[in-house]
Amino acid sequence: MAERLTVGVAARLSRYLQVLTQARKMGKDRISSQEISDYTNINATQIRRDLSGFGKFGKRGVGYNIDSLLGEIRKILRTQGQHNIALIGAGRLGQAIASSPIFAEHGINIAAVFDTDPDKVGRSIGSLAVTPYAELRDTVRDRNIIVGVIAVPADGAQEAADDLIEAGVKIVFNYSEALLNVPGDVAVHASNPAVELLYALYFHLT
Amino acid sequence: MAERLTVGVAARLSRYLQVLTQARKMGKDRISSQEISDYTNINATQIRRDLSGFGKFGKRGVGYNIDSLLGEIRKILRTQGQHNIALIGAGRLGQAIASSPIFAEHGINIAAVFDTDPDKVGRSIGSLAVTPYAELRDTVRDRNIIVGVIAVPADGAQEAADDLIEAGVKIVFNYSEALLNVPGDVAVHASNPAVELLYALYFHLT
DNA sequence: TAGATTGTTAATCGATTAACAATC
DNA sequence: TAGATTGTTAATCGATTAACAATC
Repeated sequence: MAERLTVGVAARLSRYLQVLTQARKMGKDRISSQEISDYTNINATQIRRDLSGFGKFGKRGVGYNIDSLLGEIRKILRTQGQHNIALIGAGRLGQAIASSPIFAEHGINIAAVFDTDPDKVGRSIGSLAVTPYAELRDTVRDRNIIVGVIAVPADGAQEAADDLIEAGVKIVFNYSEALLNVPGDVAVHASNPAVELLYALYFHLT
Repeated sequence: MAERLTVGVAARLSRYLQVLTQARKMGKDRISSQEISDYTNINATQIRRDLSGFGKFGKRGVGYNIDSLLGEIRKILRTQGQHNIALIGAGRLGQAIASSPIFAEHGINIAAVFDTDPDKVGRSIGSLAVTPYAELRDTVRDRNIIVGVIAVPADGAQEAADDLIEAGVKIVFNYSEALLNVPGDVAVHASNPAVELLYALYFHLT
């Protein structure tokens, strides 16, 4: 299995990672494919199939050891190290992101938070001081950051994306509702709760 | 096409809705499948195929009229009305959600915001006053709310979910990192930016 | 042993894509 | 007309699922 994972497999593996991380926090040692299925709505056979492509990680009649499976999946996803990311915007959403354990839990380190508002610069959010937006380019370059999270209002999102990309960022998470124009070698991830909701409602209503 | 949409089609149609809404805000009248593809990373042929299953909405050589396509997709997804949702948690994340146009833009109305913190109760966020958590059950029942958005810390998330479900909620959006145990007839949607990031990094690194 | 759960097979279905005629 | 873009076909590939032997 030296080949590149398909998009679907990689997406599912990262979801298993999330479930395993939380299950461990809840004090569990082992977990079955059925339990992972209950939490992810991914079919249990599919889960066993995804995993068995890389090795025999489970014990029949018992399930999977959480710690060891976490290690295996991290190896497959090559995501064992620490990753530095930049956060743009120190408003309510930026503060919520910076103070959430959700990134740290997965080895992702918010290396810098930027804002254009002079009132916000210097204040600390999470364990970081807000850096002036003007220093974005140098900081991103110096710290070799390739991921930027955009948590600014829609009308500033494209500019933030342009500046991040100019500084070398290759992966952008867009939390504004704006559509971003980016070069072909940059990946944009956007999550829109309203869109997901419309889709959930469809299945509820039919 | 009276059949229920597959999960994939419904998910993609809601993403087209998002792109069309934003494109219209940017002043555009028409859009091609290729443009939608650029914004969504969904293959242009797939987009045309998804749409042509329901009718001939486009004009060859021209593209799709944005307003009319918006209407058609809303019809297909049966999501033309207003939907009331409840927001649990008036912290930074709750405030960010309540003050974002992201829900209103798609006809989704935040009907109530709840918090257990007496300091937060009564304060207004967005255009709403924060309601005491104790009134959750009655409010959700009275207003016939079937969607709840959980924006509380992980240690309160399960309790919030239990209370919402007891009051009749069938769709839960979980913005905490906790795993939720819910009955089989309740749909949980969780979005974890860290998980998406691990997955994005994999494709960047390989 | 008895019960549980994995790993794997086989069959089916939907997603994806390239290619291109139709036509605006 | 000439260029652009849809709608559709056909072929391929991955996802999904049920079923069950293997085995802890």
